[in-house]
Amino acid sequence: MEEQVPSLGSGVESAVARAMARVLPEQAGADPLVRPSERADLQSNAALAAARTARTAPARLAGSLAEALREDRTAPIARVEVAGPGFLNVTLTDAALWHQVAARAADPRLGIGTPERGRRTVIDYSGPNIAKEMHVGHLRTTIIGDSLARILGFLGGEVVRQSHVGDWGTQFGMLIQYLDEHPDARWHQADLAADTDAVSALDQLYRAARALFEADADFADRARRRVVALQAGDPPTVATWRTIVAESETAFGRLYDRLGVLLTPADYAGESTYNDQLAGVAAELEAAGVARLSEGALCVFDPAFTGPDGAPVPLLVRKSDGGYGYDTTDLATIRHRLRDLRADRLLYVVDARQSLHFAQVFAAARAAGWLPDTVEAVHVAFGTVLGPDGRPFKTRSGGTVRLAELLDAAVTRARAVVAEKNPGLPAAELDRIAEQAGIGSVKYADLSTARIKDYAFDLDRMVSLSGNTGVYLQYAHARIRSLLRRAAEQGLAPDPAAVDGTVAPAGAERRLVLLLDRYAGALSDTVAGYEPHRLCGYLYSLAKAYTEFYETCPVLAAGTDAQRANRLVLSALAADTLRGGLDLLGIAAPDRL
RNA sequence: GCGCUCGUAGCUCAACGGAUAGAGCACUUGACUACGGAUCAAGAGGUUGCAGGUUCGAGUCCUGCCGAGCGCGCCA
Repeated sequence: MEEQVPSLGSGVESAVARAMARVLPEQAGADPLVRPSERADLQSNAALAAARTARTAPARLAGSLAEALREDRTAPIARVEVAGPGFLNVTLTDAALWHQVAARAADPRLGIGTPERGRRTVIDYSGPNIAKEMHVGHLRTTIIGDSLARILGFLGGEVVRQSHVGDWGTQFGMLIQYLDEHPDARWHQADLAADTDAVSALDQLYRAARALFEADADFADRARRRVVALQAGDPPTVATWRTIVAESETAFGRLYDRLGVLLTPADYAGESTYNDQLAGVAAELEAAGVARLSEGALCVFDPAFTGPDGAPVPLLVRKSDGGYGYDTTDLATIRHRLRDLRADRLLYVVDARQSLHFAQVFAAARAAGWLPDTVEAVHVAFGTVLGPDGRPFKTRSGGTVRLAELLDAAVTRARAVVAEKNPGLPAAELDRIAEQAGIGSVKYADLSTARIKDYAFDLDRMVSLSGNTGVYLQYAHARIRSLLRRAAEQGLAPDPAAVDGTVAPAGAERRLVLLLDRYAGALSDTVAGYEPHRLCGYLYSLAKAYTEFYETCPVLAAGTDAQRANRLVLSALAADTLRGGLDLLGIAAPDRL
């Protein structure tokens, strides 16, 4: 049943390639350079590119290619014209256009193939800190990483999610000691009210512990001893630590559920899971001659990375006190993901400010031989979320903005917008829609700008009903569902088998078909640069193209039965593509809004 | 000092090296007995920071400037 439907673009590519092979055999392997066109269904720029090496005038070569294409009976081409300096403007046959619509609509995957099949990608994202509330700084890694994981998985790839949870460090000695001395403190989820959670309680207790640590030297001593006990595996200390971790992970899970993020406890691979590998990592690097001792610390010096004094900046594999920092744990993740998880590709969805760190870590891992040239390791870097003042987003008092309250604010705003426009909604449905629209707004706003850039968090723009927003896409989808419901009331259902290839599509209809056929291309563009905003841009143009179609092409009141049958299938395919695309962004597509 | 990233319409942002640089917001004008007007159409708005270079063709690639942000030994 599931069947890949090659795009019309790829069909034209092969046709141009065949034409090239006939007209210019020595450049048979050249890129056909087939692109969407404003002046035709598709265009090929192959003649322009090939003319120089062929020592031919581009227009002349284009003419020869056009002639060859006209003789190609297997190509889905109705007309080829040479334009400008040598562009090939291609018009497709109506039958080919409708065939794509019917074939995609008939397939549960909309004819999208599985180009990622056989490739295993380990993707590192989210990575919240145990006993600390998730804040705005976790928003982008969580949302971008989850979307990439969904897309790679949909394209047939094997995806291993890894959340590098901050579950280890000296701060836990402080917290555990404080909890031990304050047995009355309530932080287990079972002891808390439903509207709060363990991680929120633990975060507050940690702040209290920190304050005490700085004010009370005796407590500080006891806290330090507790760190040693934790590292030594002291059973009661470890038991408390485990409970803290478990309670925190449960709380993260609740937030992930709300956000529509796929991470599960099985995906948590915290820093502590690498503890017993760190000495081995250091030893291997030293034995391989990649790392050497400097001022008591084991370091990797790479002349490619220099500091203010012009000397190489070290990667700290082992600190002079014998401890290990995040340089080492990140090196350990690479070794583990290659050796044990057998990754074919590594993605680290981490703040752009860590770019030097990852460049160093990747270089060291390559030098150590852990990371072969055949395996791509990518720092999927993203910019900072800014506040209205253009500075990193903080609360008015300068504190971090909790993710939960950010989402609450968006949902509240979305509820007001929906309630105003649709006053008749029952309260329960309003709640559900406000949640989906509000969460979707935040996620879409984050995903829809180029990830490397900073962006300003602006709720008013995010929940806007027009423009490139999540709500607009949700609305476009809901309106098509509404149309299909109305059709169903009249006993009309979209039937791909009933699509009539002899119907001449109207202009807006034709543009919509062509765009729908580019879905796979949009996904591969998105994966090529690990840039979800490309998928967003595609879906936005699709929503606009459907609206234009909707305005000018009556569906239920179409001129002929054949036209109506075709438009019903076209509408269903547009709705399914919007919903599928939104799902790959991790955004809900409700049937009503 | 060195390195990374960014600079596109008044604002927020797009644009696999392709033709006349596109959207949204805001602004102007027009269209509602309407398959959801929560919409659409049209108009106006640009020396793509500056200067060179590569190319048949540059917002895109290269070099140098200018401006902004970020980063650069034992925090993560």
